Order: sequence, then C-alpha cells, then structure tokens
Amino acid sequence: MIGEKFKTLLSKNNLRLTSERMRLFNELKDSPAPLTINNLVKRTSDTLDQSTVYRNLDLFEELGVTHRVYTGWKYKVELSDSFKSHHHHMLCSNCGVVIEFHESKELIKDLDRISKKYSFNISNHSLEITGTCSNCS
Amino acid sequence: MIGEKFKTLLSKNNLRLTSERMRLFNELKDSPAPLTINNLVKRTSDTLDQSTVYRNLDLFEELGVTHRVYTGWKYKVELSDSFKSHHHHMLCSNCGVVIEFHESKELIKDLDRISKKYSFNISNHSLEITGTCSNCS
DNA sequence: TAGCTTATTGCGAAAAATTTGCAATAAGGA
DNA sequence: TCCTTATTGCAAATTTTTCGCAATAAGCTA
Ligand SMILES: [Mn+2]
Ligand SMILES: [Mn+2]
Ligand SMILES: [Zn+2]
Ligand SMILES: [Zn+2]
Repeated sequence: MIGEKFKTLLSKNNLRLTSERMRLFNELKDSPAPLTINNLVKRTSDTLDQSTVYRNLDLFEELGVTHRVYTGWKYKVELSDSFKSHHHHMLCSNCGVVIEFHESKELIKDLDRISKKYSFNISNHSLEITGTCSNCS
Repeated sequence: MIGEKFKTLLSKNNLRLTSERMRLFNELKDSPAPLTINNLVKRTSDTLDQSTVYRNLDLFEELGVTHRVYTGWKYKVELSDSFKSHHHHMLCSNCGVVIEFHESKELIKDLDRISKKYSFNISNHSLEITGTCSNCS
C-alpha cells in the first residue's frame, strides 16, 4: 500500500507519523492534478497551520515524497515517482485542464542519447507541454 | 539585429523604449544562463528600482519577450524562442552549471505523436534535465 | 497502561517577496 | 521645441514564507 511506504519512510528517518502529515499526504494522493502550496494551505486550513504545511512540504521534498511540477505560472507539488508512476503533463492554457501522459520509449532513448553526448549523468527530467486540449480547440 | 526586434515590438504595442527596459533586456541577452527575478533585481539595483524590474518582467512575459524556465528550485527567466533559439537545459545539481542543448528530431516526432494521440494542440513545451555534469561525475 | 523523551505543532511575529498609488520624469510624435 | 501620456522612483501596503518558543502528542520503555 502506498500509505505504508510513506509511514515506513518516516519511521526510518526518525520522523513521526502525525495526523497533520497524513492529512497532507492524503491531500496530495487524492488530488487528480498537482497543487500549489497555496492550494494546500487553504485546503487544510481547517486543521493545519500554514507553518505546518510549509515545514512538511519542505520535508516531503527532502525525503523524495514529492517533487515540483512547473506547469503554468507557478510551480505545483505532486507525489514523486516513488509514490506515483512517472509521467508528464499537458496543460490546456484555455480551460486549465491537466492531462497526464506516460512517456514513450523513443523519449527514453533520446534522453539516453543526450546523456551520452554530453557525458551528463541524468538523474531526473521533466517534460511539460502547454497548448489547447481537444475540447478547447 | 535582436535588439531591433525588441524595439519594434515595443513601438508596435505603444510601449516606450526606455533605458530601463533596454538595460533589463540586455542583462537577459548577455546572460549565459537563465536568471531569477532576484538576480535581476540585484544586478540592476544601481539604476533600476525593484518595482520597475517586476513591472517590466511581467510585461516582457506578456509580450513574449521572455519565458520562465523551471530549472532547479525556483523559476528563472530567459529570452524566449523569438529572441534566442529554442533549446533545453541540463542542470548539474552538484556544481550548478547549466548546459543548453537543442532537441533532436526524434523528440519533435515524439511530441507530434503525443499531440495526435490526445488531440492536444501543442503550443509550447519544456524539457528540463537534472543530474551531474561530466566534471562532477 | 503509565511514564518519559523529544519531534512536532500552533501561534504570533519577523523577514522576504511582490504589488500598488501617486507625483515627478522623460519618450516620442506633432 | 512643445505636448501628451507612458513610465519611473519612492514609500508604503500586501502577500508569501520563515522562525522562535512554549504547549502538545507520537512512539518507545518498563
Ligand atoms: Mn519522463
Ligand atoms: Mn524543445
Ligand atoms: Zn482546454
Ligand atoms: Zn557539475
């Protein structure tokens, strides 16, 4: 279970599983699209203090629980590849819908080629697309 | 000339070519790597007020003179494809060096395939890579 | 289960980043 | 050179993010 992995990760690092952390994690897990920090602050403001949100989002990032997605104007946060399968986004600049897609083998090959060409050791990559979705076109 | 294009764009939009705008534009043009807003505020603080920097960076983005690059932690600004040829970045997470590279035909084909598959009209895309450069590996 | 240690929280306030109103300035057309 | 008005600098307001510290509670131990 995905939640179990989260719990294990925390205890391995001497970190406590608090209801606040669980809440934040679930908020991310249940969201169909990446969220801004502000989204998260507002969504949890009934029980979490903003400082708690900030502190834990920092922590999540350090632990590799989340990563930042730069779709649109500001960056957003979503569960990282360890908790959600690796994927990319298409953002409709008209209606704001976010479509997730998985990369092709061609892309992977291409990254590999680039890696070799520049002797660059790739640990991470992001591919974000903007445009208009089928509805809006 | 690249500067000419900038000037023309301004006048076409009833915007004035001020020394402040020119300064900002040049700062971007001369930078080998994308800059944060803060970089720009500091670099120009001898003659430009911070509000002038903010206001003009907003403007540049609206006009399509610049775009945001999400490399590393915070976003950075660089001249857009109209003023600098389309490219992508590799960021070394160790030494911070930014390597620009041009995309392959394979990537273009791949984007085309994705576009068709989802009936999504792609207007823009970004591909950012992180890892370690040849020096740091 | 009760007790203990200490990581974590909420709160209030500070610091940093971004935006705004307005009078003074200067770009650029007449 | 004069005039119109876009643009700037300045000071202050807002918004976002960070921080210190006392109160709380997670998780281990007996
Ligand atoms: Mn990928
Ligand atoms: Mn490209
Ligand atoms: Zn749409
Ligand atoms: Zn390096």
